[in-house]
Formats: sequence, C-alpha cells, structure tokens
Amino acid sequence: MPRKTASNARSAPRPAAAARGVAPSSGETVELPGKGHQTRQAILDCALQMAGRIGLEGLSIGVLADRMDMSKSGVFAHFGSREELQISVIRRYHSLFEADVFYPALDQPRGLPRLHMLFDRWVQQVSREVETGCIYISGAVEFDDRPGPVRDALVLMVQTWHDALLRAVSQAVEVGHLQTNTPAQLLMFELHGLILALHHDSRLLRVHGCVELARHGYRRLIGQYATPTGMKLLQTLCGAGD
Amino acid sequence: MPRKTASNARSAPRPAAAARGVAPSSGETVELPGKGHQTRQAILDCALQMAGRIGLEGLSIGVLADRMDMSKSGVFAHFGSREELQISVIRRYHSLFEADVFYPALDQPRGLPRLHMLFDRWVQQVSREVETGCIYISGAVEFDDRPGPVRDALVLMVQTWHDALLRAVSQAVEVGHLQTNTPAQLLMFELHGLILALHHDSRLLRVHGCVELARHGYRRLIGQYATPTGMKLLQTLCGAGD
DNA sequence: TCAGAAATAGTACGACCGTTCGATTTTTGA
DNA sequence: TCAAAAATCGAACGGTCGTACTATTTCTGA
Repeated sequence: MPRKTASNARSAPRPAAAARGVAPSSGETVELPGKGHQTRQAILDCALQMAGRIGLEGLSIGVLADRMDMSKSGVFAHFGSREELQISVIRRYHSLFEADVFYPALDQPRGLPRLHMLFDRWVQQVSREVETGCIYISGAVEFDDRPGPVRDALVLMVQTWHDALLRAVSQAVEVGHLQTNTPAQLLMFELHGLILALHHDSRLLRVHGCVELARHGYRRLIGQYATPTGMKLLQTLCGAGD
Repeated sequence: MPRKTASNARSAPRPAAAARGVAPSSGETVELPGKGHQTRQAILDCALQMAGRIGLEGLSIGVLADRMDMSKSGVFAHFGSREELQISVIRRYHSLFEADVFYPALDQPRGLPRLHMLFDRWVQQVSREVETGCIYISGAVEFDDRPGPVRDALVLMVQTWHDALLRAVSQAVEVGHLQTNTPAQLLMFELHGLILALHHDSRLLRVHGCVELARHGYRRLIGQYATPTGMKLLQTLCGAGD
C-alpha cells in the first residue's frame, strides 16, 4: 500500500466543505460553505437517529446511504472514514445537547433555579423514548473498553458536561442555596446515577413512572443538602407534594 | 432453500450435549453429558470475557474460534446460531452473578446485614476493571431498542435480580431496620443508579475513588430511611466515619 | 472391542462491510 | 456564461461475518 496512504491522507480531511463558517456576511442562517454543508448536516441528523437506536458501533455507511437516498461513496466522501463519522455524530449530539439542556438553563439565576432546570431538561432529554437515545450513555458503554479517537472525543464531551454541572452545584453552594459542606462530587455522582437509572428503566425495563422516580430522587437528594433558603426555593420549583 | 429449513431446525437445538444433567449418579462435579459440555463451558467463559469488553453485539464466532484454537464450525455447532450463543452468555453471566453476589448474601440475617452484603458485592462485581465488564449493563444499552429473544432473556435476568433486591429491601422494613414508610421502589432506583454511575465513572472516565463515592452514596441513602436500630447496624456494617 | 454417536474440522456460499478510484453531475463565482 | 471546483455516483476490492453441508476424528457404552 504505497500510494494508498497518500491518497487516504488527502481524502480524509478534505471532503466536502469541512470548515465551519461562523461569520457569513449576510446573516447567520445562510451557510457559508454551500450545499455540501447542508447535506452533511442532513446525513448527521439521520446518523444521529440511527446511532440512538443501534449504537455508534451499529452505524453502517451503507444503511445510512440507503436512508438518505444517496450512494455509499457519496455519504462516505463527507467524512473520509467511519471513525470520523462516529466522531461527527458525537459532536452533533453534543451541540444539540447544549442547545436543549445547557444554554436554556443559563437564563435562570445561579443556584438552585439553574441547577433545577439543568436536571429537569436532562431528564427530559434522556426519557424521550420515541426519539434518539442518549449517545453519551450508549457511547460510554460501547467505548469504555475501546481506546481510540472516538473514545477520546466522547470522554471530552461527557467531561465537559459534567464539569458544567459541577459548576452549577458549586454556584448553588456559593449563593447559599446548598450547605457549605455539601460534597459536590458525591452529589454529582448521585444525580448522574438517577439519570442513568432513568435511562435503564425507561428503555430496557419499560418501567412506568420512572421519570417521577428520578424527580423524587432529585428532590430528596437536594433536600438533604439544602439550606433553609434552598428548601423554600426547592418547594417552589418542584411544586406541591413530598 | 427447500431442505435448508428442515436442516436448520434440526441443527439449532440439537448440537452437542444440550441437556443439563442435574443428578448424575456418581457426584455433582462429574458432568453427565461428557466432553461436549466441558468445551461448551470453556467457550462460554471465553465468550463472556469477550462480551464484557466489546459487548454482546461485538461477539464474533470467528474470533471466538481463534481464541479457543478451534474451527469456526466447531464452535458454531455448540450453539446453532449466534443468537443462541448470546443468550447462553447472558445465562452464564447470570449464574456467575448469582454465585458471586446473591447466594453469599443469603447467609446473612435478613434486613440490613443481607442488604448490605448484596450491595457491597454488587459494587465489587461492577468495579472489577481488569476483568469482565457487567453484561447486564452493557447488554441493557445494546438491546434496549432491539426486540428479540436476546433482549427477552436479558430482561428476564435483570428483572429477576431486581426483584431479589427489592425483596431484601422489603425484609429490611419488616425486621425493623428501615422505616415502615420507606419507598422501596425509589430506594431500589437510587441504589441501581449508584451502581450505574459507578460503572460509568470507573470504566469511561476512570475516576479515582468512585467506589468510595458509591459506598458513601449507599450509606447516606440507607441512613435516611433507617430506624434507630437500623442506624446502629449501618454504622457497624460500614465501619467508622461518615 | 467395536459399532454407533458425538464432537470437531474443512470448505464453501452469499451478504454486508469500509474503502478506493475514476467518471460524472452539480454547484459556484468571476 | 463558462470554466474551475465541489459533490455525487458506480463499480470494484479485500475482508469478515454467520451459516450450511460434508467429511473426519474422537469419544462412549454395551
């Protein structure tokens, strides 16, 4: 394979319009790179949906091409390798996750209100059964024992999200909604556990009302660490009941 | 494919020694079905290890045959189909799980002592990083969207284990270690979440000390529902320090 | 011991996989 | 408008997969 290497190195980063145009002259909705970018996004959306059902490892360029009414090589050219496709799917999920879960919560004031919205939207994201499953969770299981760039990309995204959540917890302590001796890392661990159990029970066991279980767990958890100020807020945020 | 169907129906349930000899004349360690059973078990152990790393979907009969120094068809004949192999692996994991986690805890008295040992051994089982990963957890993610006999088998095993754990919680209430108003289902959900978070953080993020996080979470969780009697027991079981 | 049964090997098939490469169509910008 | 560039196609390759079928070896029990 003498010339294959050179050719491969060329085709991988080059294909289609890879650059992210961030500042087009006319407006943000007009894509800078032209039509290639559009189809690439469409392919990614389709791939994301597939990956949510059968996993990143189950992604097949051939099946993807069929669903897109394109040729295999046409789809392939946008990514240059299956690995790049998988990474791109992860990145796409990340940006959708940010848009649906993270950014909206920034409008809430720091402390429990923001933390509450982060968790609430996280729950919604994970419990949407009809739609795309959570790539973070399925990817974690698929790639925890598979070193390589895909795993690296996944770890980066998950870590970023966890860091953001941990920051929200710390802020809740700073503004006096949670007690100063709150073990932030443990709290994060437990919140994450609630989400994972929700994912498991809703998708595998099809348990009825597991969304409520996750929410109750959250209330109990936060209630244990909340200051009096935080408790009042918590009751307002969660509505009536226990 | 006229005669293929008949031949297929024959080869699937027949191959090797399928029957489970439960009462051999000489002793329990002497296998009834002969040599076929031995190699079948050896294949399953190898497959279990592979599945723990790359998942049940990643299992390949060819690779399995290589590792066993056998021919593909030789391995294949023991199961009749890939699906049967996957199901057999799940069953094997289940019986190992029972032996390592469930049965030892039955020696403990009902209530918190037994529940504690169940959770403790569950933690150990999941956090063994070098060894086989947890098939329940990886299988759940792989098959939650894939109907079929493999999924059915998996759900059955997981459900059985959850039921057993729920029984242990109920008993802890009955013997007065946990308060009578303990929400058993929620407690189960939270315990399960701790395990899932442990699995995630130890394997994907490689977080140091996440076993301790899971144990702390457990202590906090049980502590919240424990009666005074239960609290004393809990402190004894967990050792010193909060 | 020796025939019948069980276990294993060998080979082949068709399907799908990711990837390459040259040809062709479509889009783009001066 | 028209040539250059980008996007897409079509065909083919080597590889792996699960499975079927036949032949051979190994075990087992009367």
